[in-house]
Amino acid sequence: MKDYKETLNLPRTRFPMRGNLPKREPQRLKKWQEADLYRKWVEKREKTGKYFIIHDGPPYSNDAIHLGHALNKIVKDFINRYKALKGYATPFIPGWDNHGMPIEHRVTKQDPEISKILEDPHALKDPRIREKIRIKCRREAEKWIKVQREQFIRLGILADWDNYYYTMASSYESKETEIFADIVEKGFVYRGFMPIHWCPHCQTALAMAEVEYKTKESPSLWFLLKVKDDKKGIFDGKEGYALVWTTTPWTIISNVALAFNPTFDYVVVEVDGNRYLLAEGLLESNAKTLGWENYSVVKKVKGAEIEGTVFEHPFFERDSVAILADFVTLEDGTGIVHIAPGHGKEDFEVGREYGLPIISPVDETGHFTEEAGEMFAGLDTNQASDKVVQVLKERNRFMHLGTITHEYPHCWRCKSPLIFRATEQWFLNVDHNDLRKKALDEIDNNVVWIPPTTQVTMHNAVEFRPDWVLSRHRAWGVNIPAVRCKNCGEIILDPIVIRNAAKIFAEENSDAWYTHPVEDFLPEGFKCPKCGGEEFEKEYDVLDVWFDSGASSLVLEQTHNMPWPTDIYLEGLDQFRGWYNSALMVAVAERGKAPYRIVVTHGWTLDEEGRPMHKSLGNVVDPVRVADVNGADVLRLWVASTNFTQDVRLGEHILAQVADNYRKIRNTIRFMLGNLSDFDPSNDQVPINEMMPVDRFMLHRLEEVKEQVTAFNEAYEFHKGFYNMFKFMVIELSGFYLDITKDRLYTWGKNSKGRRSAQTAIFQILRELLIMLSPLISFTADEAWEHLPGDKEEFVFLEDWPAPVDERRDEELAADFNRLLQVRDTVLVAIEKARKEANILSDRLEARVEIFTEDQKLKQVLQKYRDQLYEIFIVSQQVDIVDLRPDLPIVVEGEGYVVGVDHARGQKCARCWLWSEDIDEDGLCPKCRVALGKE
RNA sequence: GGGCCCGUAGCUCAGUUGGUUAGAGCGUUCGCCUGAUAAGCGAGAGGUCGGUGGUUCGACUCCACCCGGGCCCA
Repeated sequence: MKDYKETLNLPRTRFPMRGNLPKREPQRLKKWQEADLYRKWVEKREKTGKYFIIHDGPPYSNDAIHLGHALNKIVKDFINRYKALKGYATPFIPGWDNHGMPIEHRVTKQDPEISKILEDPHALKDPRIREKIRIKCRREAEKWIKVQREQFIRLGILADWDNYYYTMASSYESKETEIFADIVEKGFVYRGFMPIHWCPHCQTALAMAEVEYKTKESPSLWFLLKVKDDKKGIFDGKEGYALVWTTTPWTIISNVALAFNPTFDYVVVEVDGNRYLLAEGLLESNAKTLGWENYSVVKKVKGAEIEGTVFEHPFFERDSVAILADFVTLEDGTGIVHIAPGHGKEDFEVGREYGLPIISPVDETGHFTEEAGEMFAGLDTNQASDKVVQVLKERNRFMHLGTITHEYPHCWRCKSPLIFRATEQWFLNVDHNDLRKKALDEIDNNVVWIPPTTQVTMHNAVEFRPDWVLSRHRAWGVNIPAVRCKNCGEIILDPIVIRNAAKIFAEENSDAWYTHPVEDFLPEGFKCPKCGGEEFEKEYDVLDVWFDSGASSLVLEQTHNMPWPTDIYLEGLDQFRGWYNSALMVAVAERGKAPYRIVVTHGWTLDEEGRPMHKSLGNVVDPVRVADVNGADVLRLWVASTNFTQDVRLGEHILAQVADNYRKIRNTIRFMLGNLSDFDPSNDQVPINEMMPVDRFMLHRLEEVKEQVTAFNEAYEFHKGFYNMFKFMVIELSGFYLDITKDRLYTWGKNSKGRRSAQTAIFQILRELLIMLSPLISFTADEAWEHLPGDKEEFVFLEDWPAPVDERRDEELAADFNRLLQVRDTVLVAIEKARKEANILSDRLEARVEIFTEDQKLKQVLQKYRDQLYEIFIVSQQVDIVDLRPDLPIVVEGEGYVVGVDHARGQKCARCWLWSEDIDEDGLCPKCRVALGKE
């Protein structure tokens, strides 16, 4: 038979089947950069005056990016790119958080010069050493900004990469310091005590990251507090004692309260004529430890009822009141916890609730001061513990002493055990000027939370947060410009001094606090407000890094001309107590308003088993490696496929699946492009009312898909929008429409209306799909865009989001086709049977179909599209609508109709492979004769 | 231990105000095609909706408890 392949209009395109993304994406990035895409993208919409601002939460600059960073920035990129297509100007200023412990820690540990200096534990207190450390920290932070910036660019994040913000920039530090001055001026900042981990050997405060837990042997002491005012009648007015247990006897010196769990049952037991109060659940174990043989319970009471009972301090003339705390457990001890707010975090917090005094008479070296009284002054904590036991014995408050081995905090540097010691700190009063109340009002009434349940999380995080500890005794941060009066020791935080510092920071940076003499910061004639002293020295505390980033929206308003408030903050679910919170506190304190209108929260990135990614588990997925091996678009497609408001999983298998889906999308796009190779949209488009029915049906479907995708994108549910497009492409385009139109596209005359009609539909569908896909798989969409015929913007991102086209809507047509598609399913089943059971054909094109129905409505529909049915079913020859149940080898029942299948009559056309009873001497059917101009 | 959240086929996701035999795509198995070809098409298998108890005529959907996982706090 003659080969007619050359006469067919087969697909042709230079858009490659294989993405080869690792190689091609960097080339495209270069192209975008050279064309200054970001600027064009923003400026095009700036003319409209409508802005949509995502304020980037700054990642910490101490390492390469991880998958969580990638997820975060890719989702932000989806939103920015979508909003831009919708006509908003979307300037996006990426940022970095530079100050803080992790970098300082790394530098002090790993830099040989610094770690040598710090062998002297007192060195960190020396401002000159701190200055040295800061220089190293700055360098370290700079290094990682550069690395991360390149990595984010590689992922295709469209942003103002040359104009990013970073918290150690002099302009940033200066503006932040001004904001701090405002807050001080408004009366939010006070100086108070706060217990923190302290190393008596190094004489320094330790951050959480510097604490190592190690096994330690400690005393295990049972002691007594005598009831003084039995307000609730717990002891029925008789003499009695609270039985208390501790592993740090020296802290009893600072005891001010006893904590009971409100839900536990407590009992008063009588032993040898004495009455002791303890938790019922621990009675047996304590009786054993204390050697009680004959004891009887004389009273039982709920913990909650004990609140307010007053006890005597075991050896000082001081009260110790009964309070309630949930953290009291039945794990060990007596169910009564001795509270010393100066020596424990929980003690401190519960103490604040009850307004208890903070007693902490321990100096920097771990020795008791005069304040502890003559019994203890000068002793270190170990000596004091021995002394406490001795005194307890003398006063008949001692019950039992043993030893216990437990996990106890130690210094990471010198390995010695730590103590909790109250230190002076700067606090932000969260209730000053109704800050908390206003913040809660913003959360509940003026901010949209996505997903909605996060509103509760945030509400709770603010409602129950303690005052904000603003200061850190560290080197690497923005200095708090406080000064100490040399005469009276008063520490002064004066807005004028702070503003002076801000001015100097603007010229240099916050290192200036070290390099300038204190006089440079003081106004003319500055005097100590307490004693009138005129000589001062600088204090060297730095601001908590959460203040750095918390101030960012207000800083960027000035440094980057960013609108305020911003539209969206979008971060991971760990930020309710972090950035969302600190940003809200600063903004409400400063402006009385939240800095964000919408807060979108994404989940955590986990491995395929749902475990967090850890180096030790070997389950870490490196996003940059994914980009380098599979392509950034595969990673972006993964994000587009997941519901990011929940925890998201990624690993080898999931990645393989995403890569498969990517290939399917790419190939579908490629096939469409291939069929448009000879299509000139300005000349060849067929008006919609002249198009073939199935082509119009697909445009109707495009409208439906577009409407859904738009709605889902508006709700930030990108994965739902994506699956809509994906299923449209896979099932309806690849599986149905593109398959059935091949005959028309390949074998009909090049300029035939039928062929041009199909091309028109394909062109319009592809064009709009590419725009809608461009926020997600940006590299691929833009690559395909280059190959799309017709007038178009230079980059797909500069187009407008496709608007609804009412003329494409045809509900009646759609209803008809949805019915025909049901019939099609039955036809396919019948053909499958004809192949397998009857073995009368191998290829669908060899089939001939008859349909019988008594459903008049269906019959009408079938007759209406009679001429198209063979195409829709991909069979040869006219489909017969018959008046009797078909008498054919294969008959299959559908819902209200019967389908019959037999082998087609006649012969196979050598060109189009359809069977016909009218094949000429060249092997051609009538249609092909027309196409070749033979008739 | 506390607060908040999550748990539908191997994987990623849908499941409207509780209402008939729980859906899709991918993957898998089988088959077809070789004019989308390191492609394309068809068919099949696969789920006691984490578990238990309850409310209801009826629950994947509401309630309680439990199990597993995550984040934050301790």
